[in-house]
Amino acid sequence: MQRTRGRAPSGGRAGALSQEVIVGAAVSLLDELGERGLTFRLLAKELNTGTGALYWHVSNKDELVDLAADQVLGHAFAAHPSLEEDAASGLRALAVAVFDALDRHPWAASHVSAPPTLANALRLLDRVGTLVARTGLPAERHFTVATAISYYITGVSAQIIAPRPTHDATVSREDFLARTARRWEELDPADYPFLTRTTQHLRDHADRDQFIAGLDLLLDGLNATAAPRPPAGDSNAW
Amino acid sequence: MQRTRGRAPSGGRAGALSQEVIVGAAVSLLDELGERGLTFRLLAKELNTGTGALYWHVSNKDELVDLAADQVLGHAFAAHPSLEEDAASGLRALAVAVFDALDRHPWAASHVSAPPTLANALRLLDRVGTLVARTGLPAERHFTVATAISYYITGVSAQIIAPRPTHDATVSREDFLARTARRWEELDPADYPFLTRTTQHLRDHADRDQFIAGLDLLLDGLNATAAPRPPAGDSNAW
DNA sequence: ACCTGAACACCGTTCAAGT
DNA sequence: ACCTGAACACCGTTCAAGT
Repeated sequence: MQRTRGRAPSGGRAGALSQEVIVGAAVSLLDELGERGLTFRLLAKELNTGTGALYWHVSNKDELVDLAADQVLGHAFAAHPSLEEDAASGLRALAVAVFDALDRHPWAASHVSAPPTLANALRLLDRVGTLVARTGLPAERHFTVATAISYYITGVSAQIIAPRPTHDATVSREDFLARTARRWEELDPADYPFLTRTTQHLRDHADRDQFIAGLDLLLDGLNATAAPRPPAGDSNAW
Repeated sequence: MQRTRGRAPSGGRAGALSQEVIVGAAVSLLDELGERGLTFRLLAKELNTGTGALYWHVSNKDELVDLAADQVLGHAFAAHPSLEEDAASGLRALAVAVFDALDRHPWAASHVSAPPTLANALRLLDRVGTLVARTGLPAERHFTVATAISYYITGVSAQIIAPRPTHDATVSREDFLARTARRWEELDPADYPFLTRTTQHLRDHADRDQFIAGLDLLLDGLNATAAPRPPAGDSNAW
């Protein structure tokens, strides 16, 4: 359960074990084989050690996978240097960078949980908060709004990206959508009036665009409420 | 992998196995022991059968847990008869009913995935869509908006509700939040300028309210865009 | 302080056999 | 058609022993 923080004190041999090395190797295995495929035995072999050695640096498999997911989340910041001017476009860019990072490592999406405790999940909320703070919003709303946005980013990404047939990469995402659309068509219109009417939309519906559309809705909401709010209680009228 | 649809043909003994009975028992075990605690051996003993019998009705543990989660999602509709008039308040009520249902069965939240394929997940999207259709929104936007809202509902719920220490129910949610707040206080303000400034908000932050606040933001966004949209491209200005 | 690897206590899943 | 239960092929995790 101990962690090796920072570099090893002395030179040590090149392949010296550390939490970072282990997590990095775990990410590769996770990418290749999925969560089920990642095994302490396999990981140990990959790193030329025994399984026991891994437990010196990581408390258990849950922690290992969480750390791996947080490392993946970190990729988003590399891609997105954060120096946008405009708050709205900065938030959009950040959100999309996170979506894309998770999309490249589908197993990771469901392991980012809230409120954040690991380094990069914290960083995400912090950046979102910093951008929100540049807005015209009153300071008391910053936290709530920042949280809502960052939960949307990770939560909806996870929904969309979550590995389908838990292990079976033979079915492409498009096949999956097409098959789902076909199933929707067979539903009873009495039970599912909306879906049976709308199944066409699922076919030419791109996940990533859907993610962005929802995000824009959220940001529009922000925009709308940035102006002084109506008396609480009679929120939405339509 | 075969399923028993509907009731058994003849009377049969009271405890006759069926997919529904199995899934129901799985929900109880899941509630008590969490996902790790649910075991085919244990479930079989609970139902007075052998493990092999279970596999006649359910293809594997993944399917079993997915079905159990969908059953939990179904609770939300029982609590929410759907006959609201106003689209906005109907959506709010539906969303909160889903959140509360998942909150009572935390293991379920992360197993509702998108796009929906199981009965109650489909029902959720359908109801959301039906409510959205009552709005002033142009018909081409119904699908996208309905999807955004229902992904928000299940995705953000999952984020917030996801079982913390995967198995350890000894730590209450409040303890967890308090502990997290304390950890945020110790962060380096240089790395996390927003969070270290705002840690107080986490302490008195109620998950459920947070969920609703984000939802309202989304609905406000809807409201704002229900009016004719500005020329595409210059969406948010602030 | 860190690594080794055998051993323990499980699990999901399959399958030949029954009714 | 549906159920039984032993058996297979794993796993995560621990721990006494080493360096």
